[in-house]
Amino acid sequence: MVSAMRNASPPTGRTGRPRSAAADAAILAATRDALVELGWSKLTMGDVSTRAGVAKTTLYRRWAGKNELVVDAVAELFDSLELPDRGSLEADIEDVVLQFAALLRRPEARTALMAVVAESTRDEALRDRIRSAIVDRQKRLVVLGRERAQARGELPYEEDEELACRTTDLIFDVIAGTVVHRALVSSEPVDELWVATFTALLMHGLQGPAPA
Amino acid sequence: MVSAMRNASPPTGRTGRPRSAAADAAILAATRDALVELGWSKLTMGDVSTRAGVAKTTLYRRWAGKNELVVDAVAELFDSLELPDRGSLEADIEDVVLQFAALLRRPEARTALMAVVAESTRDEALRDRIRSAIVDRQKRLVVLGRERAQARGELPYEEDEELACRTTDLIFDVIAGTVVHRALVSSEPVDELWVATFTALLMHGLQGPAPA
DNA sequence: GGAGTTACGCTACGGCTCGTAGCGTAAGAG
DNA sequence: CTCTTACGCTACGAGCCGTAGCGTAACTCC
Repeated sequence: MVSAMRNASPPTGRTGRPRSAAADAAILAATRDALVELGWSKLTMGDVSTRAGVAKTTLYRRWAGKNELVVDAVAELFDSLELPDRGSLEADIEDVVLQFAALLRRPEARTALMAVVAESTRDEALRDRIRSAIVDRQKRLVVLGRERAQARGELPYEEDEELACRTTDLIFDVIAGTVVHRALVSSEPVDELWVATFTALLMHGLQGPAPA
Repeated sequence: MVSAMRNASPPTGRTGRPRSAAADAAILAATRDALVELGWSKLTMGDVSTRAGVAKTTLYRRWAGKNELVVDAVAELFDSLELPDRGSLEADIEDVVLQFAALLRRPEARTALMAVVAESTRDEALRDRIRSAIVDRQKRLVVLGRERAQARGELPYEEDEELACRTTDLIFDVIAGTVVHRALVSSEPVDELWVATFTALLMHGLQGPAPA
């Protein structure tokens, strides 16, 4: 869960009436519902508060605005991504790509992810929030998959710490970026045939020698 | 230029006062300026009309709304992408990736591209507009690069028409998607070192045998 | 040169959303 | 029981939206 990265301010004081956790859940769920029905541009704070059965002021007490609210609402969706050990690097990649594609088929995820990234181009704080709430969460899967592949002997161990880190970042961007682009920009289906083709290309790329 | 895909309706009749081409240019330029200064969410039609020195009603006579206007305003930026023949497939790829990265460093391109894609997830017409105005324009470069590589003997000629088309689409999504993801989601620099590493990975991937 | 047609600028408008302020009440901590 | 904080509700000025209506400007065809 995401409760570690709180939205605004339970200042650290512990006296007084505590914030309603139920309200938090209701708001985030209502936000996702509203995203499905209205999309990003037509989603309003007032509408969300009505759906959640909370006062509009309560929303503003916890989130600075639409951007922050939606990031948190969507971040939870990425918790569902997992990396079951399917025995080979190729199978692991195909599995996680298909999971990611399924996630991007959900309208609230499609809409919100792109919209929030768009806003983050002008908002440093939002960028950080996306990194910790979404990017890092996905990147863990890449790290895990890589370790497994190394344990299996499919990929070489990398001495240089910093180079290994760059490689991980590269693979992550290739996988996530390609799938997102295919699904949302090109608007083409991410089906099993495509995934197999893409994975094959990626596998050959990874077999190649380490670059300078 | 983009004049082929007109915005709204010069119905086909030829009598009466013609639309001001200067106004068109001024509006699109003003839109880009406003995107740089305000970003997507704070950009308003009224503000654009003021900057362009036209009446707000003129904007609505030509574009249905913010989405359509911004697509056209940004599409022009993609005209600058070219594919000079640098002698090898690897060099060609590196060149176009660096160009694309430079384009994505422009704030109006960063912001608008993602925002428009986000809106397009709920708008079929907008999706088509993006495909014809932006996607197809980039994909031509991939087709051209592939043909050159085949002429050089770097890539095999593909008998199957349909498979060749799928491969082209895949390469396009890998290149564009990865670069966009690196630049906008991961928020890491697309520098020459990274481009070289990425290109090396892609080259090895392309050397592999054609998939089933 | 006049008639017909279309684009433009300007003004004004109802409707909606925003984000905040103020108040009285509810819910835990000590 | 008191203190502190969260909550619900109402009301508000401000800003933007998208459209309608009008008079004027530009261009074509007769």
